Amino acid sequence: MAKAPRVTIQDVAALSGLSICTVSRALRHLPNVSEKAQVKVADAAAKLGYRASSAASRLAGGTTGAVAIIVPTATAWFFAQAVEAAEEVLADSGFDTVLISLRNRHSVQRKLFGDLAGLAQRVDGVLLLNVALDSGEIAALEASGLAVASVGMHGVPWDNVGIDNEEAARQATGHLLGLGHWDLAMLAGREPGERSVVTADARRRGFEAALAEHELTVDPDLVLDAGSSIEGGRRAMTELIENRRMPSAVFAGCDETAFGALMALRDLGLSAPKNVSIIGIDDHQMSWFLGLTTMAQPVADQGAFAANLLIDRLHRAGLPNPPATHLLETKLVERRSTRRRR
Amino acid sequence: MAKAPRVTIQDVAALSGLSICTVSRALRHLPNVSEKAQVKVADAAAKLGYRASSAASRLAGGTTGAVAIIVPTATAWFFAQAVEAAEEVLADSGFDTVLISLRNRHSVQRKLFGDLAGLAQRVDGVLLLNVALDSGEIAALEASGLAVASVGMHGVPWDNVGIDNEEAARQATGHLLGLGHWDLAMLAGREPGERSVVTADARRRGFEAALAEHELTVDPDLVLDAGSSIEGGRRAMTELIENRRMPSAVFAGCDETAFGALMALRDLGLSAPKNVSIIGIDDHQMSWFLGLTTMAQPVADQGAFAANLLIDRLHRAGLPNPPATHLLETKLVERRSTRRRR
DNA sequence: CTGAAAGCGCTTACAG
DNA sequence: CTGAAAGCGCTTACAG
Repeated sequence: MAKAPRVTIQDVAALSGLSICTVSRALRHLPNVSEKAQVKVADAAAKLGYRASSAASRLAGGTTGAVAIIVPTATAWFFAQAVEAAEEVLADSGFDTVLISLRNRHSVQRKLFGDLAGLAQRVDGVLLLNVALDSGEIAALEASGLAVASVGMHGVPWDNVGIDNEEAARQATGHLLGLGHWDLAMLAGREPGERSVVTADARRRGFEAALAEHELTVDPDLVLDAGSSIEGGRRAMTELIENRRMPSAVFAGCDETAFGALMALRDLGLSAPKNVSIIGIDDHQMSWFLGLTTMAQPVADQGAFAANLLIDRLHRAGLPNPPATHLLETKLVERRSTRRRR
Repeated sequence: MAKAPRVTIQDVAALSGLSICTVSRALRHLPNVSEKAQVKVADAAAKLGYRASSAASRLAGGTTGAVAIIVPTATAWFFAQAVEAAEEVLADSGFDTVLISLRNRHSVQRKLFGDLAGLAQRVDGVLLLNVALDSGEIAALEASGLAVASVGMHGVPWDNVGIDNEEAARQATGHLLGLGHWDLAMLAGREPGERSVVTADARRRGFEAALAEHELTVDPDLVLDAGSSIEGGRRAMTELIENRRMPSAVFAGCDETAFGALMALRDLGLSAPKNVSIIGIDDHQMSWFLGLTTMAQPVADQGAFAANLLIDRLHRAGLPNPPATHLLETKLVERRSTRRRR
């Protein structure tokens, strides 16, 4: 418990022969500091291994040096990837990352948004990953004074990064059509509470658009709600085969749904692409393992990009900087689960 | 940017008709506060929605209200699970969770441990998950004044929770032996840098112990280093089959290694349990999906337990409280990848 | 059991 | 460009 004697701004001031307020300004690269002073301060600080007390900085009017990342759940593959990438960017900029998981529970979200003032006390900004927000929550966030950026959200008054879900779905479906399939099913939909439903809707629109381009119509019997879980995909695929009709190819709204579909096939003694071609969206870590053809989305990049946008805002708070949406590229990854229709 | 007018301890003092120092004591449940005062303060604080400024508390001599969770990487299944569980416990006790990923890079770890004083400034304690520490790092942590607890570590001077790796491996191997297999291979070992190598060694000892109990000896040709990744498992299994000898059953040191083994089999036109029985350790989320028999370890429980131990220490700092190791139960989960030897 | 005072280490106006 | 002073909201001895 050897409390090292803390190096304070006073020490730096003494060593550099300047006042603490000049030191304070120099350290933060504020204007109105001569180059000579700047250099002296930097030297002294380096020599002393000085690091400002974050508590004191905060109290005195400043910032916390921390950013909160808010996720629906920390355990899902997508979020773990995005969080790690964002954490790296934040850490490299000197920010601490406070992880807040909503644990897929609305009560947790409600509590958090009910005390945004408390949050604002502990962090400078928040990074939201696929959190479904109502207009009241958006307004509260705006009023909190927190800097905000997000991933995978929609129509939101701050910087957002994501993919073009409709286009990705259109291309995935197009791949199937290009292989000669025309009797297509879609495992669509999201469970309420999980991720943004907006994503699911856009993907479904892409599916329909692709069919329309080929002058095909959607058979409502072949579009089922599957949520975004393995279990949901399994249930939907089983329902499809047993109570609807076996299509020649299936577009799964996300890879985990596709996994479930694969599982349902196996349980019935069938397999892809032998009995049906299957394509997903995501390029989940396991997709390679399972040979799933999919539209890959850059998950880590989305997290890192959004983190950078947030840091930007934090650094030039107050400057005019209209919020923008950034769409990242998706890419078709062909593997074994799809093949040309015979 | 509507900065809500902050509720301070002054407000609570005014409303309760007491001094700020009595309020401060009451809020922290320190001794020497009358019950009446206690109640009045609690009421006033609740009415005002008061929450102490963490910055001010810290500066004044106190604590940060935050705990750091340090993980080798945030993306691995094991860590994502443990982190989420720990975060829940911490959040419920009012602590913020600062996530620090070492990103599997030693340089990151070195930098972190080189400035533990800086960390100590921002958090009250740290929770280490499977971080391989040298004696210098352990000493530095001890000297930092930070409260510490860990998961999956070994011979460490603070509270630790884990599983009995040797026993789990012994039972996994015993399961294979019980099914009539006696020609066993083990996919062992860990990549340096990842997880604690201690775990791998213990699991290997368990494997050997089980064989010894059945008066069998280990064939060195059938024990290969496979790391802890899917790719490592695949490589090792391929090597085993092509250049060594096909055993009748394989004990994989962890589930991901087993996945790789399964993949190698498939690439060679083989499968489990038809050509070989395979058992793992972990009960990874995908194991169910792939039908892998495994020794399940309670991952979330380990994270939650360790978080509770840490909070305990934080709450009664200074009290005598010798560090202890807590071992949680593992459990055999039989699925499709193992069967009786024919 | 309770309160007045000092101080934690910074930043922010305000003068020079 | 630079410095003296006040103050951020708490906690910690020290008196009562």
